[in-house]
Amino acid sequence: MIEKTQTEEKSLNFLEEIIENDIKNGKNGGQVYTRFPPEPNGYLHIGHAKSICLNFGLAQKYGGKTNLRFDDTNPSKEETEYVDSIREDVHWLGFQWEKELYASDYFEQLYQWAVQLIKEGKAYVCDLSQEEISEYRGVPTKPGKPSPYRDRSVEENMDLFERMRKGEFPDGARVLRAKIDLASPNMHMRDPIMYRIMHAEHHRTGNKWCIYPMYDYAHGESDSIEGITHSICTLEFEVHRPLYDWFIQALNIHAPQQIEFARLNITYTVMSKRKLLQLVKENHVNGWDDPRMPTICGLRRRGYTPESLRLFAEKVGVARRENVIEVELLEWCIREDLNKRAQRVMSVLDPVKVIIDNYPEGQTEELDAVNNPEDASMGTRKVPFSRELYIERDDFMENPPKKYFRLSPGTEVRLRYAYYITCTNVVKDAEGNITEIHCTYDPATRGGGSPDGRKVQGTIHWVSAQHALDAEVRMFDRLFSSPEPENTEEGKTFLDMMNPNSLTVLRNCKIEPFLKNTKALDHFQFERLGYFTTDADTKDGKLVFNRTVGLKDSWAKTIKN
RNA sequence: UGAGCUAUGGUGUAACGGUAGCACUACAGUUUUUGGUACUGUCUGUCUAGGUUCGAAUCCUGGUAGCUCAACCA
Repeated sequence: MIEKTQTEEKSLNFLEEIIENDIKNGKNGGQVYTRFPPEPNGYLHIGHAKSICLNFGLAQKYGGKTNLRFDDTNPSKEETEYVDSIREDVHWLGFQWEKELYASDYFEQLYQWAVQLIKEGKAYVCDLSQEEISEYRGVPTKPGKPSPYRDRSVEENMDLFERMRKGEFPDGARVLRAKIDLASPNMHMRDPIMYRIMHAEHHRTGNKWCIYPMYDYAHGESDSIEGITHSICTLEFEVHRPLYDWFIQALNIHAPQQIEFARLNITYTVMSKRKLLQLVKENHVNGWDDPRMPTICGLRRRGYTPESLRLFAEKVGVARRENVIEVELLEWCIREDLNKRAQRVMSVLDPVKVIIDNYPEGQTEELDAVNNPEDASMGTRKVPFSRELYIERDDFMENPPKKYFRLSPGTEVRLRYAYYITCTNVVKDAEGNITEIHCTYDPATRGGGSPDGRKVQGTIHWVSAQHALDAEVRMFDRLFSSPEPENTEEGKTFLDMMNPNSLTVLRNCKIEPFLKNTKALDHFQFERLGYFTTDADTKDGKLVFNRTVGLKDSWAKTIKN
């Protein structure tokens, strides 16, 4: 009997297609080995998260391995601090690397290979200045002309290169160049620089070296040494691929395949490392992990989970065309995750006092509240109730518009998990601000249901005034508010596009006593207000929360319509 | 006046010569102890002009638009 198999396979992205083809054809013995190769010159951001998920995800899917390799070939920019943060962020995202390696591990091997290329007449020492090299190289539309040092003898090249290594020459005096093609339409093939002299202390090799390999020379060889099969990088390296292949071929070593994909862009989000560094250095934000930053550590502190970031990476897909992902997708991903795991809790960010006149003074009772309506296994908790409560200031309106379902004079609403209450009176201060809302409650509605079956239109959250804890809540808006912060035309810099109200601190928030023992990075849904995450640092024992993301629809917006 | 890459709804991403689908967004509705969640529905799409073909988003040619490339950065 033949069974009809409904193969509901998810369609493959172009990377998976390439890899499956390679496996099918027995290339690399059917193995998949990838690498994530950051330069330790800054913190990782969400764009890197996409690359990490791609590299590790692909290897995982096809039973392969992934290395974490630090591309540390330029000591003037690199620091150990960055190495540590990168290691931590990749780990936090949920990935384990096969090996932790450094391009600097290969300096000696790279040097030997350079010697080999010199001996084969494929590389030469050039004494031209930086400006001269640039001039000799020509422009894309016109061929360059050969350096006068291009035809030095092997002996002279060897002598000079050895002396470069020994430190006999000052920075910039000479470089080692590959002898390729000055007429190539691809500028990267016009005798690219392989080594430059740089008397700088390297974060790992110290002062052992004063010549350092360039990216183009080091990267492919590093991939090759590690046995990488698929070297996945972003689109701007596409023009480097012929050079990548040239070195591999000239050296006749294992040939990884470089494949490029389009980097991630997100609306309203600055993704350039240079600009993020500027935001930090000029103190426009409070460090790399400021919750407004698109860095992985910033997102973590804001309350994003590894799962949500991995989901995002999956949802944005991968292709070779330029793209700008709407930030709404990122927000959907974290809501999707937090909705399942975050405990519901009642919290009042902008409190106004409610007094239940017919509730006995001094009486306290405990009511049952469910922790997560989506997940009964998360259980219930007790919420204390008393005569004086706080509710959200905007949950009361003296003169409500139509479709306002919450508290107003004469209307009855449900206090969630508690009682129906009806507003009878309002007390104001000299400026006309409401200071107390007086209500009566119906004792028969305990728990929030009415025996007579009458309905209330609204349900609002509350906390007991005498039991409530004080908390500080930080609300983060988008750092950039213009339609396209990357658009710096009309003389504007990206800093001009910054939203001055991107951080609001609410210091007078009241939260359920239940929240007393929260740990850093605990996630909660404050009913109707959004998702909040305990900040890593609490001040003076005071609870501090960061708002991760709001709920999908804002209440205010609905009222406006 | 060079080379390379890319073009599918508002945004992403599928369809690999044979019914243009999925997700996000937006809007509408059902359920609901918060207007959330869940579920249902609606709106929008193959850059353009030719060609090949019974049949083209897909193949070919021309155009147009966008991106990348002229660091001793990665």
